[in-house]
Amino acid sequence: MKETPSGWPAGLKKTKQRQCVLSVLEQAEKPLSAMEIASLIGKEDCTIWLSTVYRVLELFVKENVAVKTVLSDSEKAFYELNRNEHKHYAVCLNCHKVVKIDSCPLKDLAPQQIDEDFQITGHKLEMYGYCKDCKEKDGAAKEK
Amino acid sequence: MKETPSGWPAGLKKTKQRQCVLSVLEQAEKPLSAMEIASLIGKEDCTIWLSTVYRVLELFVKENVAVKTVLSDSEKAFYELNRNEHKHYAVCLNCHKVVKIDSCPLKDLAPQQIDEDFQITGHKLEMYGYCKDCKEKDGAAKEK
DNA sequence: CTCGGTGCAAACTCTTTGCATTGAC
DNA sequence: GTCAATGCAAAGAGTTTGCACCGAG
Repeated sequence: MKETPSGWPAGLKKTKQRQCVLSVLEQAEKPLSAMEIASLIGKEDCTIWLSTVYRVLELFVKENVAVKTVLSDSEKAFYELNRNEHKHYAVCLNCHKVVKIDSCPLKDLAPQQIDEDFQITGHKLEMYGYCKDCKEKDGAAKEK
Repeated sequence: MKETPSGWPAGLKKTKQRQCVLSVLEQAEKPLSAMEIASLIGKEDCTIWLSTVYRVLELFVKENVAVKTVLSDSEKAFYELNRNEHKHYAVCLNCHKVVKIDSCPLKDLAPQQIDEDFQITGHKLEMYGYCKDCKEKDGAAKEK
């Protein structure tokens, strides 16, 4: 992600809407859906149409400013800032909470070894299980 | 997955549509979308409505007969038979081909070690990169 | 001034739901 | 015969597209 000295991604026209999206992503502590982004922006001074959010996000992803994730839990996409961290998520099977995992169990792995016929450039790992809260409540409500 | 001696999942009413879905899943070499399943069935003797496919698949997933996967590439869901194998997929970033990976780089890992506050029960790993064909053609058409 | 970005509406895809009929047991 | 499963229609969520107007450079 190339940035101008001012912190704005290079080569992108600076509009109010784009600044809003970027600002929301910067403040986010978890991946956000397009709709969440739009409503968070709505709370600020600026309004934005959902289609614009999608267009801005598409641009950000193409420019490597943001990263798109689809958690297997639901079919909708989540977006977060590309902080160039290598990290993964754990998803609670009960309450669908998303927990960040900082260490990557694959970090020592030379990815290219996995398959001769396939050149691996990246990976995505999701863990499933039960978060602290749901673990304590145990099996309750698993049948939602 | 509990089965009757005849190979039919126990406790499920045996209808033509369900047998068709199961048959298609058994013959599949890759995860199929609901629509693919429906059209494959259409080629056989039996017709099935898309909503029925979804209902059958939902049932199969609940009964652990099938497994639902959402590849990050697209937002739609794919289904495959639960063969109780532990495997992952590699997705080609160019042609979106899905390649099965038999070895799991996490197999030696004790999953519970990852986070004290989160009880891991499973994981999903997706690899990204370029398949043999697209690797040879190199960067061409990456800008699709 | 120019051309890309945005507001807005409408279309589109995938999935779910409601209800009457059908068919498995 | 009973009740769950299915056909069918229609709704719903998330996302994309088309077009005219607006505003950043």
